[in-house]
Amino acid sequence: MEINEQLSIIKHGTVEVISEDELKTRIGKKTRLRIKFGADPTAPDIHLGHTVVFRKLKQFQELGHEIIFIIGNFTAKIGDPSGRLQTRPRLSAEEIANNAETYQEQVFKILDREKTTVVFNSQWLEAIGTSGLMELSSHYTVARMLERDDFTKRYKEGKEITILEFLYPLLQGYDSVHLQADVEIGGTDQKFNLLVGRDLQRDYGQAPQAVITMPLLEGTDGIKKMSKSYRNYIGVKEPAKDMFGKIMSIPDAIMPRYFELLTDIDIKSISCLHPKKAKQLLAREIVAFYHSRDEAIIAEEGFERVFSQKGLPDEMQEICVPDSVKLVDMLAEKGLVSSKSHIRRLISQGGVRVNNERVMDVEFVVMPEVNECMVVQYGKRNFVRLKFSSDV
RNA sequence: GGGGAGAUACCCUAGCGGUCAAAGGGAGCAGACUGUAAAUCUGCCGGCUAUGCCUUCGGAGGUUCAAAUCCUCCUCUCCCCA
Repeated sequence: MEINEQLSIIKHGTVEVISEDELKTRIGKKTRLRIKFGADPTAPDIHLGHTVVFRKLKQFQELGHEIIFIIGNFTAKIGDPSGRLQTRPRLSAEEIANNAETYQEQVFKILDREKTTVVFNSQWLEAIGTSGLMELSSHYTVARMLERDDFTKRYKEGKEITILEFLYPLLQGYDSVHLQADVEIGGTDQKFNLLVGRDLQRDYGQAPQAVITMPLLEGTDGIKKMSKSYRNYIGVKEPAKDMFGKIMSIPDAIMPRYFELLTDIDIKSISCLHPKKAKQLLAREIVAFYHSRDEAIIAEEGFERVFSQKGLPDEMQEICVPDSVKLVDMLAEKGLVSSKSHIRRLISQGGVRVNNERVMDVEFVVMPEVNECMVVQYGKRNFVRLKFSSDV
């Protein structure tokens, strides 16, 4: 493929390419670049926000480049301070190992497993030793470290910063040195870490890697970046139904972002659609990618039924209950609600229905009706079907 | 090493002896309205065998009829000066 053509594919959707000229000459010299991407297996769930970067890696893969996917099992022990307002909790070896496993499983829903080199950075960081660490840390200064926005902020606000956290960018940068990366990709929050990699490579006598930053996708609230801790994320492992529902719940305003960063659909083609239709298309596309076309269609039908027509989902949990049990007790005992107080509140606010009839009595007792199953809806999207049996 | 400030519910923050399960904001939840939303309005937002009771304001003790509030020690964090 022609260099400029390749470059334009690479650039699409990125925030920054540092530096474009360097990247261009490199593509000209080498047909197979080493593209580095690292992820710490801290949280086992990959969400759509992460996939923005993975989709970019996929493009590189399709252009014939080598993807080196680093599982940061060593750096995870430190915790990346990027964008953090406080020190991250450190993880145990077992947690890291477990997370690394589920991580890969999810990543390869997007990337081609055959064409991806997976490495663990403990392989070389474990061996670096105290003297290696001293050598490495002599390449960077405290002042430069404190330039970082997140550190500056924390420092000003009087929050703690550990020396260990200073080590993080250095070790990540050292990964680039060790792997002789040509390109490193990350979210915009990774910019500092990525640039440290460049500096270190230069210090160690290598050509500095090109750095590509990708935008951070907003979460379902449409404002804050998608993140597990903000509880505004959509996980790639989530059931089709939930994934569909969550996508439908994003504000209209960020739909174009989702289309651009998460699908191959051209934004121009959706501008004439009714916002709801557009969002349904978006949800269908994404669910189809992570699950299947069929599941996407089922999820969409279910969504329409439950939310648009206020009907019942086609599948719901079934539980056995004894005759004449108080609704409140039953839901609490089955662990379906966090506390009895919570379900009492739900009832008094009109958020509970039995067979589609709103229940307003906190003391409501469910009793079997002849030839009839009972369906209890508590909250907007929780349904349960009751089966009566006297020997429960 | 010396001096100072602080730790409050999911998060941020007020309270500084009783009227404190603890004001305010955010998040979350429910209802209304809608095109699934968003926005807006209303209500909720520790738990329970529930007009009362129990557990909560960094930890452990103490003073008091009464402590998130006062005292002692401890743990942790930050700032200033070295």
